[in-house]
Amino acid sequence: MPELPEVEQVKKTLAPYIEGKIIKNVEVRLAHLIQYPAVDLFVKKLKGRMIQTINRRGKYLLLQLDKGVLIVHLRMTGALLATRNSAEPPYAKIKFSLTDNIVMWFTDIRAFGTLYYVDDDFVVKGLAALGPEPLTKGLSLEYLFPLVTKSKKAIKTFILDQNVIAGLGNIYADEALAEAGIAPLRLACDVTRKELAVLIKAINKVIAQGIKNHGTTFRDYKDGEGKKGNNQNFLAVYGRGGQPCKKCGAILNKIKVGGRGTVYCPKCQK
DNA sequence: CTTCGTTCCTGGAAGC
DNA sequence: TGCTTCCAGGAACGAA
Repeated sequence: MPELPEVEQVKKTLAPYIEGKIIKNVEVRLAHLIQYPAVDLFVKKLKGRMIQTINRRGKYLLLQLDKGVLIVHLRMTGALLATRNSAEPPYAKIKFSLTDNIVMWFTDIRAFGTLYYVDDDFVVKGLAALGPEPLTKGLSLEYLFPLVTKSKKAIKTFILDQNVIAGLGNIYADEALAEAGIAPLRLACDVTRKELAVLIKAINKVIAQGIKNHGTTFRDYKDGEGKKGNNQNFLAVYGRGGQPCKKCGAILNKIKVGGRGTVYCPKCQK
C-alpha cells in the first residue's frame, strides 16, 4: 500500500520521464476512478497541457500543469508509471500519451485509486485537510500534544488520521509504535508528553528509513519505473505476527485496531 | 462535536 | 484436488 515513502519514491522516479512533457492524449478505461470533473471534461481539459513539476503532499501526487493541477491518489493498489515503449502494463486503467513517446500509465488492481483535474475553485477535501508532514517542523510536540490529550481513540488510529499527520499508513504506523515502545491500543489521551516526544522521533525515523530504502513492497507497490522497494527487508513488526520480536524474542501479537491488522510486541510495547 | 462501522475492489491464501 | 470463504486497507460516508 503506498504510504508517504512509497509515494515519494514514485514522485522521484517519475519526474525525469514526465516533467516538461505535453499530454497529447488521455484514454480512461475505468470511469469511476475520475472524481472530478466528469470524465469527458477530464480528458478534454488535460489534452495539450504541459506537465511542469510533480510533487507530493501526504499520499497525494500533485502534477502541476501549465494550467491547473492533476491530482492522483493511489490508495491500495494504484500505481503511476512511465514507459518509453508501447508495452502495456497489467491492470492498465488510464493511458496518458505524452510527447517524446513517453506513456504514463495509471494501473490499479483493486481500482480504489482516485484522480482529479482542478483548474477552478474545486477543493479536494482530503488534500485540503491534511495535517503536517513527518520530517518537518510542523510535526512538533507543541502541535501534537494538545490533540493527543483531547482524543479518545487508540493511539494507532489517532496517528493514522491524515488530518493529524499526513502520510502514515498501516505499515509505518505499526513500525513507528514499535520503535517508540508504545502499545497500539493505548488511548491517545493516556500517552504522556514524554512518550509523545519519543513517538514523533520514531515516526520521523521509520519514514526516513522507508524513503531511504525506496519504499516497502509488501504486496503490490511499485515505483514510477515499475521497480519494487527494499524496506520490506527491514520491518520490525508489520507482517511479522506470530514471529519473534527482533529486540526481545517474544512472539509478536496480531490484533485488529480500528479494523486494521496490527502487529506489536507485547513485551517491548507498553 | 467525536467515534465507530460499512463500503468500495480483486487476488492470493487459507480452510473445508 | 477443488471449491468457498476470508483477508489485505485508505478514506469517504452515514450512523450513533
